[in-house]
Amino acid sequence: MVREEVANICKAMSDANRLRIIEMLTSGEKCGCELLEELQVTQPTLSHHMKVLSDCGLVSSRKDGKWHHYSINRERFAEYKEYIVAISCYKEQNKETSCCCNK
Amino acid sequence: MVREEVANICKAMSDANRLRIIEMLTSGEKCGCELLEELQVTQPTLSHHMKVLSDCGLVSSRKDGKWHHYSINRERFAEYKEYIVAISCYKEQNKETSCCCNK
DNA sequence: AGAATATATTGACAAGTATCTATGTATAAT
DNA sequence: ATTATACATAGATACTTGTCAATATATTCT
Repeated sequence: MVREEVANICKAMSDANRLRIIEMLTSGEKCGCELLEELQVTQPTLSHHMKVLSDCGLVSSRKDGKWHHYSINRERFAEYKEYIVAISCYKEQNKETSCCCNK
Repeated sequence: MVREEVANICKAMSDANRLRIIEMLTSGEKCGCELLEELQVTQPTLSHHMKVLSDCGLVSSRKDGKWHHYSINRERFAEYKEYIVAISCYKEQNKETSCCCNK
């Protein structure tokens, strides 16, 4: 993944409310109203956050009648993870050299 | 690591120049002037970026006479990594369940 | 058709950010 | 002492962001 994309994803994850949303989606897909119940924000604000998360590719959505179901885009997230785990691993020769994290 | 701290770290990493800096520090500690050579920013701007990276704990610095040597705070980064790696792993039962990344 | 529900869009505002120029401070070299 | 180098701080500016109230759109239910 290109640095600019990683920066975009990091920006999307740089808000505590959006991190909370990602945490919630970790246990499976959720619709907007479910997310709204947990967060102390108005509906337009949630809508804005979902757009930010969608625009960077971190979250996918599926429309089902009235409801929109949001879920983590695991492929996209995996690419991001790959970039993150590659950082600061090099020097730790004694531990983790055989770890899958080091690619 | 608490969600707010993760958000702060993500914010620090949400800039392409700062990501570039982190990448450079991955190969070992660097002084400010070395970083400055690689980046297309002025010295005060670099100083600002280093402050952002330091304030969130991602980067440590060591003063040696005129020079400041910057390095990744690997312990701090590891905590961040732990949080990231835990996301969106749950559902992937078939693959990676035995991977060290899943804690 | 009309009411209710889920979500998005618009417009506004206060706060934050990346960048610069100008300047200050600390250390080393002459 | 003076000069040069490495880095930080202050102040300014243009831009972005998180949030809200108001409104629009789409879908379902009665």
